[in-house]
Amino acid sequence: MQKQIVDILKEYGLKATPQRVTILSAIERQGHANIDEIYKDAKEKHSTISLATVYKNVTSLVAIDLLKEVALNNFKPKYEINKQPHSHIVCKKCGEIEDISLTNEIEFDTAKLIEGKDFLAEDIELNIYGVCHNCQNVG
Amino acid sequence: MQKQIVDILKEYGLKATPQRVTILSAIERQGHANIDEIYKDAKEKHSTISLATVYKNVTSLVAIDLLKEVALNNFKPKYEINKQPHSHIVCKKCGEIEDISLTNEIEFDTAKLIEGKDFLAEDIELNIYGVCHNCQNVG
DNA sequence: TGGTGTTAATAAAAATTATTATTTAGGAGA
DNA sequence: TCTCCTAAATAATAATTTTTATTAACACCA
Repeated sequence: MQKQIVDILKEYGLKATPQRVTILSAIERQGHANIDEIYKDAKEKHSTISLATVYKNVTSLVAIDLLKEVALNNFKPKYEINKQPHSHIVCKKCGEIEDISLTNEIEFDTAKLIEGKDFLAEDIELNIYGVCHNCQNVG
Repeated sequence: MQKQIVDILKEYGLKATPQRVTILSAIERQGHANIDEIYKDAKEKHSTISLATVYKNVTSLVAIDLLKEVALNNFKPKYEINKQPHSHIVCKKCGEIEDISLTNEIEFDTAKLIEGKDFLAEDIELNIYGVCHNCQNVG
């Protein structure tokens, strides 16, 4: 896994710097994290890392598809390791995200939606917003 | 229509100021617009309107569900008049959004996704990202 | 050793929110 | 309908937050 990442970075002319690896593993550990959360986490491992470095790296890692941006209503965008297409369950209260698989049915139904349109579909983004277990029991 | 909006505003203790009405009709005219687009449009009708007023009103109109925020990857959030649940076709190049209906099948399939989870689902957000007709022909 | 890319530390720019004095919408009462 | 009144809204800043650009020093590899 670590090996693969280094190879992908190399393929795109990006060096596997400690900062970069720290950022990636911070995101992997958290699952989904926004810039601040990545920065805070990375800073513990690498106290001198700068916020601008986090921004710059996240941007370039998204550009080479190692990371994926997750735009959210009312929350700052989060980032996740780019893996299989999947959907998200998002808590409106705390912003927690849980991954959930995308079924074939949904992909099929979605394809039907754009039938007849001259639109070149590339990604499906399905987010289910609501209230998570924890937040239901809080208030 | 105009009448309904005024009533809804009143219900929430918001005055039907010219600025507010201008903002709403700018969004209605554009279909989907971000803060800058709303501001630019509104400024033509109402040259002294301030950007802060746009921010403030958009926020409060979202709060009373007259508007809905549409979070987007790589673009600033846009706002739309809150109507029937529907999905979006989003062009990755130009950011244009087209509304498209949400089918019963998709709602059904989505419900199945969260079966068994202690999650109180409220909204489905389905965005299909790709390249629109115009941008396919540009480059 | 020279070149390329990266970084931290800034600085700068862009986006958003807060403050405040003034203006206004809309209801109450004549 | 026509004032008057008041809470709410506004424009104009100012301040803050978020994001991006610049730069000089550093590390790595050919």
